[in-house]
Amino acid sequence: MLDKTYRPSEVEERIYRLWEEGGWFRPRPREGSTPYCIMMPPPNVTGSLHMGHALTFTIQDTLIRYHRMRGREVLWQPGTDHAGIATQLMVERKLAREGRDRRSLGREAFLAEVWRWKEESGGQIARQLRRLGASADWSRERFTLDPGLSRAVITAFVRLYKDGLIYRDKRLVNWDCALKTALSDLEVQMVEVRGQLWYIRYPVEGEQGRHVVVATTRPETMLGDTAVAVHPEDERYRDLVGRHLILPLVGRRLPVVADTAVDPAFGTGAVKVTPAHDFADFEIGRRHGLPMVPVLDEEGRLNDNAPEAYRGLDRFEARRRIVEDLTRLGLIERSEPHLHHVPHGDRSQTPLEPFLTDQWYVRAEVLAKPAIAAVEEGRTRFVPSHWANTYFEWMRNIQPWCISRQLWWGHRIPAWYGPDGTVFVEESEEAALEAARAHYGEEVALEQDPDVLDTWFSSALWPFSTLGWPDETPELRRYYPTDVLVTGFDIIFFWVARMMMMGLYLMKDVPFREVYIHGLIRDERGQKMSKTKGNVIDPLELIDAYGADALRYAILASTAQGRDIRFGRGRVEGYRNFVTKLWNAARFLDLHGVREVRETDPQPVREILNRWIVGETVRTTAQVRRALESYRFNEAAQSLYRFVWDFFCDWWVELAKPHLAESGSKRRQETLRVGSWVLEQVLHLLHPMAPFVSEELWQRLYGGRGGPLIARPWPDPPEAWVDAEADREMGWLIRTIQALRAARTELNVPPRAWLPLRHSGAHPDTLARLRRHEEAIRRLARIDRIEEDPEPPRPGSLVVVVDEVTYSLPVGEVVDLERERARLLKELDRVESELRRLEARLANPDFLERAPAEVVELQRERREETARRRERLARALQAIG
RNA sequence: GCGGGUGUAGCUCAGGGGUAGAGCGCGGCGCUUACACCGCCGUCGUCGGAGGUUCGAGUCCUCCCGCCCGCACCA
Repeated sequence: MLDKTYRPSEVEERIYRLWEEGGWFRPRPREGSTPYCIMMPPPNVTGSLHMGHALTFTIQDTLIRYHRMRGREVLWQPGTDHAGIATQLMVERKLAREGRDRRSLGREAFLAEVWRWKEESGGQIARQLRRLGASADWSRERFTLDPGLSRAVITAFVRLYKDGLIYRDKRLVNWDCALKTALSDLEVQMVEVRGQLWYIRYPVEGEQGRHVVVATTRPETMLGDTAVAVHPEDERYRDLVGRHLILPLVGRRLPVVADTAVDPAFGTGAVKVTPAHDFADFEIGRRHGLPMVPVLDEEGRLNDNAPEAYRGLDRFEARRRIVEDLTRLGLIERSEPHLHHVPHGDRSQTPLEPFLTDQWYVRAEVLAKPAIAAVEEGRTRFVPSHWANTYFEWMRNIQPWCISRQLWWGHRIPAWYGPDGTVFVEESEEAALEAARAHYGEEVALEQDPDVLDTWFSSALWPFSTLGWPDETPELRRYYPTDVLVTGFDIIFFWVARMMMMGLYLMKDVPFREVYIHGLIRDERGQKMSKTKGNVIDPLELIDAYGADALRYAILASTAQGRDIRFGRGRVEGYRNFVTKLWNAARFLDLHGVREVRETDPQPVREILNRWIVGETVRTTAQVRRALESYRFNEAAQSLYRFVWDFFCDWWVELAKPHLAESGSKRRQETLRVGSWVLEQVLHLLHPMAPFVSEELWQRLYGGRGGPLIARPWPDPPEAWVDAEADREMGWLIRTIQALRAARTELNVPPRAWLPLRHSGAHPDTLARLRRHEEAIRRLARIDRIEEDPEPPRPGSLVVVVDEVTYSLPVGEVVDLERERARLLKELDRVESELRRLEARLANPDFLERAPAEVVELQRERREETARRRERLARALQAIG
């Protein structure tokens, strides 16, 4: 016997073990089966489950379970990411707490620390994913720093290098002074900052008293100025082009150059040019052959190129001092507050410096071309499709991708330098030595590049590195390209675009055929969840409180395409209630002996009630399937919810009660058999979305017949089981009962009172229905007897019109006559305005002429119906006086 | 500035040419042998605004307004 409520905490772990130990998460090749593969976006190895994970993995698991049941050979490839910067920072912080630091430890010992940390906390996210119910193939779990995946990284790097798609270059990069590493463009966040714009006088050489005023937000960089630029058409400065200014505080001679990049309307129209510390200036410097004078070091302090007074100062301190000094010299003309965007590191949250260094780059502009074409040609499809625009926008303006990082945690770049700096890029040190020997004609010592690769470089290979690439494994052949990638829009550039580029280049095919982009989980007020705001909801806490199924269902039911999700625990509670409701419907059937039912087919079925619910089940099955196949998770969740609660529980169960109370009748047998079948179907449809409770009920009520639910075939009942006649009749019955109940409640008839029901005007068919469903109407509308009575309703009666029938419930003094009159008048009013609308429409010759015939016919029928209804209401109103 | 999203019941949101919907909330009532994590009934709308297309527009088109999110700037 089932308990009164479902207790997830007592079920989930056991059920999960049943699946995992049964090997049901592994792909099961069958004769003629086609693979279905999703690559799990690898969470950070040291991460823990947050709502964003809960969203993305619930969606993925739902797809995986659905397709597994559809008979596909399913692989959900799990794993974790080494998350270079994030993980290294975490360990450095831990060391700092222990009074240690990375540099004094040395590279090797530090890496050992990180690995230890990874071993300790690395399994957490996988354990938490299990609690969510994720049916990934854990036997194939991968980590981006595994030997196999590392080999893939090296192979990819060397191949791209030898093909000329990776190169080393000295140019400006976004430099993070706090982390002391280069970053890619994507790791840069523009932050709006209230700054200051200073107008500084640069004296003109050889012309006492004349100066050019330049405006800058960064006075400290002036120490690295090597020119002043003006627009070639700018009359104010035309005579100065080619002459020189004297850089204050430094005394350097600065040529005045003409460059169209200068906007004469901004500031003074004259720009100081610091090629070593500004991207735009770098370009100007290149065009005019200007020297580059870096004045900052890797930590953002002024270096020896600066005048002695400023050396060693932090860049912000230097700014203050320089402004002070210039003010004292009378060289600040004025300054004003200035709102502008300043690049910040997305990890360190500190302002970045454009910094001149040697770094490794990928020619993304070359790799992007086929990746753009693949989406244009539909070989990879975005869902919702408008995300393709975002993808195109970025890919068409893509910049070289800086892939080297001055970190220790990650894949070390397979490049070795000879004594003269010649670089040898090879898959191993041996191969590099070999190449060096060939180059130099003698044995030389090589030094490996100390840098590691951007984490996203290894992530970009994930769809094939996890399948064994560069080896030609059977898995690689079988599962690549994968079917769908599920992820958030924030990662389209970081990851999706790069997988496309690498997949197309190295595998000669797209990594996935579809990309489903979901929204972001926000809190109830629409705010992003963040630790600092303190508005994070912990999915594990929700699982503890309501069960994994309730959380999953709440997520899916809120996941409309292309929208962010406002999420609060109230929703989870609501779907917990739904799970309980289903549980109790199952319990009801259990009490009536559903476990004894052997038949698995609802046919043949005679009872109208049962014919109806079978048809509704078939319809729901189709709806859920269509919704899941088009990634409309909210629709799948909603139609099943409605079916279970409104159709199955509220009507079928209520109406089936007397059937099931009979002992040994054919009707009882049929009803139990149909109830059993419907529940079985529901459990199947529910399983991708709420796997635990569905499996638990399946195991307990159906003894897991035909194996666990996880591996059962998706239901596909024939369309022909939809029964139009049963639909009409049940529709009528439900309408009738609802109308009677509504009238009673509105007139405050006490629920305790059993009333007689008189009716007139019923067609013979309706009379038959009334006889067939007499018991139901009596019980559910609290009627003690039903009789035909051609007389008009008497005064003091409650009158209800359903279709052609006028019902009257003589309630005597129980009823408030005025109230009843008001109720009928209100309804009459509604009916009359509806009638006016219909008549207006049907009086329009254009409508009659141009609207499709069946639409016109429908409106005619509706008009007749409404007119009759008005008549009956008017008569009733008259009759009750 | 460029691109995209979004505006429908008190709240959160579905719907996408042919009778305005759900959940939650709110109000009332609790007769009922699965469930009070429940049942029954009710309340709630100029579908952001203005034009247009159409026999017919929440729905399609144009413009405008509000909110949100990317991308890109100018020192």
